Amino acid sequence: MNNNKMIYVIDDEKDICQMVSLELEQFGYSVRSFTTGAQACHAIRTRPPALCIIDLGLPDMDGMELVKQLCDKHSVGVMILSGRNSVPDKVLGLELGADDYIVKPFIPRELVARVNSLLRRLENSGPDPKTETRTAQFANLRYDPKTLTLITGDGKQSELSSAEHVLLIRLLKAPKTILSRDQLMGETTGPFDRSIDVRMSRVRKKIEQDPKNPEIIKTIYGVGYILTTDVSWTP
Amino acid sequence: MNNNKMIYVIDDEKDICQMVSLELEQFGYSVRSFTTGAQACHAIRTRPPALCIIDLGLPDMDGMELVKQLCDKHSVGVMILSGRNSVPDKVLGLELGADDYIVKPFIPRELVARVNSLLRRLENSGPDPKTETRTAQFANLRYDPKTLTLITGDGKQSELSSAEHVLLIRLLKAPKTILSRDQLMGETTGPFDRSIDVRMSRVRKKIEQDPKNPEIIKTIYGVGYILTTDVSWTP
DNA sequence: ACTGGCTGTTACATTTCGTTATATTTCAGA
DNA sequence: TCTGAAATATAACGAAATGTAACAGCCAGT
Repeated sequence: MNNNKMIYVIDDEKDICQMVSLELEQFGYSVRSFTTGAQACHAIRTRPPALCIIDLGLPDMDGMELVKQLCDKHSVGVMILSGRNSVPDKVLGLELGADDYIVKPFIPRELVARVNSLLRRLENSGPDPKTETRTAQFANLRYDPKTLTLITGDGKQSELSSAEHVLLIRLLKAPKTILSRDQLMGETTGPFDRSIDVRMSRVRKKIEQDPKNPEIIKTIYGVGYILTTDVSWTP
Repeated sequence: MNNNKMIYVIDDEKDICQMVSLELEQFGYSVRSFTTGAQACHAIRTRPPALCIIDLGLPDMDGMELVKQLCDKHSVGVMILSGRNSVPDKVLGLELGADDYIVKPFIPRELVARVNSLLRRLENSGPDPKTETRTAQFANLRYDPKTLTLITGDGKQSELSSAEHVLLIRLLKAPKTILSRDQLMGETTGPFDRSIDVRMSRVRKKIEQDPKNPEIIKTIYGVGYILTTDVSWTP
């Protein structure tokens, strides 16, 4: 069982969070728990998960409101976990956009089965939320991820290969932050690998004015790389 | 509420069929009922619905077997309606591919809410059969699946073959999402095949302005292909 | 049988990308 | 400051992935 999908559990009762996490992790999922809506919101924006399991009775915000927000962005799956077994509540939650509504107390194994079912359905559905479609502007360059096209300040165009694209996107998503080689590689390829250096060299050759003295992407000796400029995204 | 989607209800108890049908029809769905698995199978092959609601206790065949068959061609949604409230049954049904499992007795209004929720998810999903009838607009092109006709921005027309059609439709149904060769192939043909590349080449020749430098369909090396544009569907 | 269109296969050209080898840079310690 | 080991840069190479023209089989309609 090598799912590896990210699931967020949002419930103010720590017991529930723990129980759900343990069960899901046994089936190969990566789980993070949150006990307040605010924390969850922030995390969802930063690293959107494949699925959110939400308790309606949160201390700091209306659970329904959170559900609605999530469902409007249409890509992340939403399961409601509630102590209230009333039909109007269920109907409201589901019509608001939730994909399932489970009443407490529930059987952990059934929850897992429903999670599996939903993720299976989500898999071949909707645009991939990870694919960035806005254009990035940085250091008198413009990069359009839709077409993998880079436009320099003086109008020259060049195309990035898909591996170069992934690397550049990771940097653009975390400007002015040191990223280790592992972080830049993601889940691909083995532990000892110098290929990242070569990739970086190829990216630099396309984005730097003088690739021998890189300004935009600096090397942090012994640690990783950093994108030194600000980035603004235009739709 | 003008859904107009086709739903099949398969249950040997006529009362249940009638109740479910009435309720769903009030919400604008087209419903057909079947009291035996054989009838349903035939109808599903002839006119595949958007969703099947299946009672497990059918007189002439094992309900689970029917569920499994349906789910294998995973374009049609499957809801199980069962009198058995046991966790193993639920888990089995859901793992087999069902999208929901509802225990009798149930509240009709909740059933409708769950149907709405599921169909919403299914809407932009699934390797469609040939059933798409709306016209797709993307990248100053218009494609009419009914006639397999492509119209370019400057008025030129061309026709796609049916294999090209399937490929293009799969891409249009999942814009901005990387699709693997397997996903694009669907259930057809053998494991290692280069035919998809050739098909893609032929599609590109028709939709791209400069097929040597494709803009609309990009290749993701080692992974698959991606449609880079937005798509809007007009009836 | 003949024809024309569709489709998969094959063969070869091209691109991508990781590996290797070598040059260069960094930095701790003398 | 100097020195050497470790880290990084990148050119060059080759294996694998992809693009596509050309060919061959199949099928429906004549």
